[in-house]
Amino acid sequence: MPVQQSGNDICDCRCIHQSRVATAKEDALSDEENQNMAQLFKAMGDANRLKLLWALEREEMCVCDIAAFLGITESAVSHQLRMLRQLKLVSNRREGPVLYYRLNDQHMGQLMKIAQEHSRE
Amino acid sequence: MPVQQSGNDICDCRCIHQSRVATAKEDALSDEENQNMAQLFKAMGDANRLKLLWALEREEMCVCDIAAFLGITESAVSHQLRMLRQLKLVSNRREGPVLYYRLNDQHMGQLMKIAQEHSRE
DNA sequence: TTAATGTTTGAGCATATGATCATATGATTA
DNA sequence: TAATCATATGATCATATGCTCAAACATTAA
Repeated sequence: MPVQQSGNDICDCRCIHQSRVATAKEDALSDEENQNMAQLFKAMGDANRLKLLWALEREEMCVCDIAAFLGITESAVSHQLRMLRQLKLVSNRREGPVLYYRLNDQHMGQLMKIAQEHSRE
Repeated sequence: MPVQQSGNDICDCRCIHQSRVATAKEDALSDEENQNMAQLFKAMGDANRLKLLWALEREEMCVCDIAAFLGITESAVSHQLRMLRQLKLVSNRREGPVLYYRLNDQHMGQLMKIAQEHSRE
């Protein structure tokens, strides 16, 4: 029978399950890990970026290809790619003046497959 | 040898790969599916929500538990839960005046596992 | 019915996001 | 070297997001 305490681990309402807060905290991810994971999901949580990632899984593309594909400016694409690069989710290779981007993380393919199943159920 | 055309499927730069735009479009997800998937990822792409979903995978929790766990107001929790409910990612059961929330989609567990691997690599 | 508890809702606000435009950079070509 | 092309960056703006507060709502107890 849990003893009523005042503290962060204790829910201040009368529901009888205060201990759940403490055990949830024990099993919680570290802040760093939680934020890394959230960042990954956030990167995939935009319609244009997801469409892009889906396309890049199939074939590398240059910036202007991507811009035409998504129907946004090359500048907007470049901003998105910058973010994805910083998260190491994509990488590029240069061929003359053209940069070809490709996926750089094998997990995104798996994630997209599962999300697709979710969408279809 | 691709014929230069003006049109949405053609990248307007000089890179030689205009056909990639057309083939990318062929293989693209439907807009609806793409948006459903992006919504799922977006829902998981916030540090507090992800922390919550991780905890709910282990055990159901009531709103005030969650608020104590996350360190935000019950109102803020309720707003987040509303969004997750609308996406059918969580559901609840009532016990007297208390609502217990739980996960309502088996895909999120898989997604979180993969994202965790990503984070640890 | 009245009061209390747990949850939800709406308004308001600060910050984040995603796009555009204008401009800068870097590589190639003349 | 200068000009051109592909891409990147910085400023800016409209909208989205996530939180708090105050008030409403639903369930239970007195």
